[in-house]
Amino acid sequence: MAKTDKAHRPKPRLKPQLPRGFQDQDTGTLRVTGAMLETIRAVFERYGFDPVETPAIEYTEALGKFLPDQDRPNEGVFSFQDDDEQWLSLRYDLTAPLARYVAENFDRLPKPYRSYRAGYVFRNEKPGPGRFRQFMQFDADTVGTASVAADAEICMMAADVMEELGIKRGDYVVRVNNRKVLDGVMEAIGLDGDENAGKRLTVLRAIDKLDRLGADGVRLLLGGGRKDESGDFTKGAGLNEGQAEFILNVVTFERFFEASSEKEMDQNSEYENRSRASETYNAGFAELDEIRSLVQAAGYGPNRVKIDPSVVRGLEYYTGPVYEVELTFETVNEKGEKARFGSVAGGGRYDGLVGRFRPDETPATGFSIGVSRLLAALSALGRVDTAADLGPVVVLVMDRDRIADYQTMVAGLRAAGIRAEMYLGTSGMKAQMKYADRRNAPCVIIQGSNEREAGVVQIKDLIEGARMAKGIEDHAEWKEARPAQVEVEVGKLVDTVREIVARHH
RNA sequence: GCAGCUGUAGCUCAGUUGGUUAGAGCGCCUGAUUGUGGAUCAGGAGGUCCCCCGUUCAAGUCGGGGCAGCUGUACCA
Repeated sequence: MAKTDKAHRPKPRLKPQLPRGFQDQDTGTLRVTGAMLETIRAVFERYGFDPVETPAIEYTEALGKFLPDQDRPNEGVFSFQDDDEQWLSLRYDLTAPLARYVAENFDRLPKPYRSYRAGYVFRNEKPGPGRFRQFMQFDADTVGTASVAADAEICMMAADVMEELGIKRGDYVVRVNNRKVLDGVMEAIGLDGDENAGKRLTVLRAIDKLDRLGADGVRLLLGGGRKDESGDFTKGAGLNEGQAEFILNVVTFERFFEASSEKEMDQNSEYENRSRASETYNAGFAELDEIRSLVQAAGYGPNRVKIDPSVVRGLEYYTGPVYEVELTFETVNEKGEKARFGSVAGGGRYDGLVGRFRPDETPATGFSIGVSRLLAALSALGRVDTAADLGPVVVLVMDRDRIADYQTMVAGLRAAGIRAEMYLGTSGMKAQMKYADRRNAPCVIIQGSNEREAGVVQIKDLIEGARMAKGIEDHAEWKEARPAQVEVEVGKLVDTVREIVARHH
């Protein structure tokens, strides 16, 4: 066969290839994720939330702002038209679909309505490290109450989740702010009114970058604009120096968020006094103060839940308290650079979202955990058990015409609750041993004609065998020694295997 | 979207001023070992040098255009 004859190359093969931004979930990831989801679920249940799921696809208009336009129907959101021409979209979060669900089933749900759900969401945007176009969120919401007790509770629940996942107190913090506070601050410097809506948005975006760019970077973005290292220029909000300074002082005002009560605030602070002129600010601050006293009464100090006026979160639908869970520890990535995980969960109050479907407003608050990011963080902390799970016990096929015997052994093991399988390939014994090794089998069962005539089986403990092999250099010796291999009567097979499995569990 | 950098084997990468049949390590497969996973040794498979056009006797190497990836930035429900 002239393999160099490129003119007669075999048919072009389909390239097995994942679309970019998507990922397969291998066995190890799924097992670890499953354990993590179970931990989160248990905490949510304990707080009284019930599981409810909605589908991955909704009518586009039910999801909110992203009505596809003619030119770019899939900007940000995966969308397509149903056969009745209606636009459908893959959900990009779990909150908007929940709002739809509550509105659609409003009359038969108890209010306040409390539920949780985990599911994949989809975003059609540029993927990056740790950012995918399909990822899982774990979400909990309280719908139908305006009480900030609901917000306070979610903050405490978020803290509980982190600790039950093995993240130490101090390695995370739930940061809480109130959109009304930021709105009030902007009012105080004359940024109220519809004509300033665009500026307010730019200001919020700038504040959101505080942890990444620092105060100086944000100052530039509040003013004329900022040029980054690549030379790319970002237009600023166009505030004057006094306005920019005012905002920066509020969002970085340590005493504001370190104070344990309103009374401890510095009432003579220029910024505080000027902000107090705004009713929105006062209302927002009062809510924050109430959240603060609620969580503190429950024993959650600022080392777990802390007020932080620089928290912004989403710009789209939050109306009151907003919160996010930040991981505060640093790790070193593969390249040896310092890396911080940042926000792994977030949420807030969205009083207008359900109301889009109903005549009245329905206040609601909730939050979502970014499951994959959190998993990456836990791995970095060494809080995930990365050891591969034990595979099935593998019964080797020594004589192809005795398959019924092997299948019987497998059935016996399975009946005893032991994961087991007969080798289903066609290769020889050596390959079967390799197979069992790669499956991480605790042991293999060997019965050739010799053993069958004697009414026995060989049981080889692969894990113990690998351990013993480390001391053996010579292959002939290694073969001869048959490390960790025992011969037992067929009747003792299940009991012996059970012992081996228990030993390695 | 914008900017910078990078595209050579499954993976990580070499590849000289342009020069014959494009290499290494790891991984994979086979054998030494007819019934034993490791280690060792020997052998093997695997390439559209991202794509197209151009320059040249000659292009993985030079030029132009495209595409893809990475990083930063913008957007982020």
